[in-house]
Amino acid sequence: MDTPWLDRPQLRAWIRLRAVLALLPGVLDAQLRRDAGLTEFEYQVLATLSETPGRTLRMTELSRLSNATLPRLSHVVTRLQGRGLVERCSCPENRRTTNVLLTDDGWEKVRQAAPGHVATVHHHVIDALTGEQLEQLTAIGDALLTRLDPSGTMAATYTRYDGAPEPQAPADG
Amino acid sequence: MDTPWLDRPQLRAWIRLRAVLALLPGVLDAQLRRDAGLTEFEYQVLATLSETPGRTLRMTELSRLSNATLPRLSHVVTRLQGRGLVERCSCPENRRTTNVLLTDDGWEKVRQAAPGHVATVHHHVIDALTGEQLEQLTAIGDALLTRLDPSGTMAATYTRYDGAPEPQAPADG
DNA sequence: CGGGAATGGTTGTCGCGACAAGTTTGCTGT
DNA sequence: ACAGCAAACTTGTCGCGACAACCATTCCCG
Repeated sequence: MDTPWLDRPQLRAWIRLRAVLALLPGVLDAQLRRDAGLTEFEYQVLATLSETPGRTLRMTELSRLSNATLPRLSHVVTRLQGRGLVERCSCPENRRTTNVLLTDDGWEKVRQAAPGHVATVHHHVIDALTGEQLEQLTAIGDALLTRLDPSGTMAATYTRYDGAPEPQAPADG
Repeated sequence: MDTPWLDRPQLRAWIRLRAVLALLPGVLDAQLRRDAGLTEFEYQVLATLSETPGRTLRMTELSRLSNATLPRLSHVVTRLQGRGLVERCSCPENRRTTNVLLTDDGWEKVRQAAPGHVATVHHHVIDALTGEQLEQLTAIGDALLTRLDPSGTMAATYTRYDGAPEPQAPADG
């Protein structure tokens, strides 16, 4: 294959994106682990459940909404279950699906963890950008996700807050 | 603290960024692991060395350039050394520093791995964006990194290709 | 209604990364 | 000149995530 190297503008953008990719997850994870004893992914699982009517989701659906593979989610749910934050309850009408339910303790946990996490996101992402840049980032994200998730398997995930009015539930989405 | 929740535009941008954060590393890693038997981070270490005159860097400097902590780099260098791709050579004038040298095998490895990796970056990032979006992404990256790396410890990393003409070395930067 | 195929989850193993010591070398002050 | 501290790495331990293999259930279809 003829290899098209990156020219300067491309390189400049890519280097920055790679740095953000390397640094941001660590920052988010550290804050949550320190203040709430949760992984960013664990938080996302709990938060997603907290935003769902009935606080319940099937494993597959939950894995889509949290950008995770099924094995990964299964392990995490096992751990969260051990801590009493979620429960597995197999649904009767389809016996191969597993429903995950956010317990009251889990709800309380995410309620306590949310402010600090949202503040971190605000400080490290939102407040760093202008309103215009936020829109640009949204468009760029859409473009990238078209390539990263061409089948649109997880498309429902990141379009769920398009249109419609203001949010009401806690967590961050 | 009064918790400022995310409004819709902020939420939309954040959800997309989070999805990219979750998906992109896996894609890059999978391609490199499959085609070259390298982690994205291992590749970055080798590539960084390959772009350096003398193919040698101190551990600390290398860790900065690859957005990694020193322990992490140390472990990875140990592994790469075991595979004969780099060598540790303690420099005589300052005996607490360790220099890392890219071996010929390592050079060959990165030379073989580069095209596939660059192609992946092209397909999943560069080609997905317009030239204007690329510039926007650069600016956004700068803004975010100001918060993620306020001390500017790693600032030299992502400004090293600003200004000046075209690149000549392989790898991707 | 019986035998694949496909769907939905779980479990096991392995390797990497984070964090927290520990170690050696160089610097600094008095 | 020596005490103490900082810099530069290394090492050890632990937990999470990727991947593959596996099991159960349901669908499909002649």
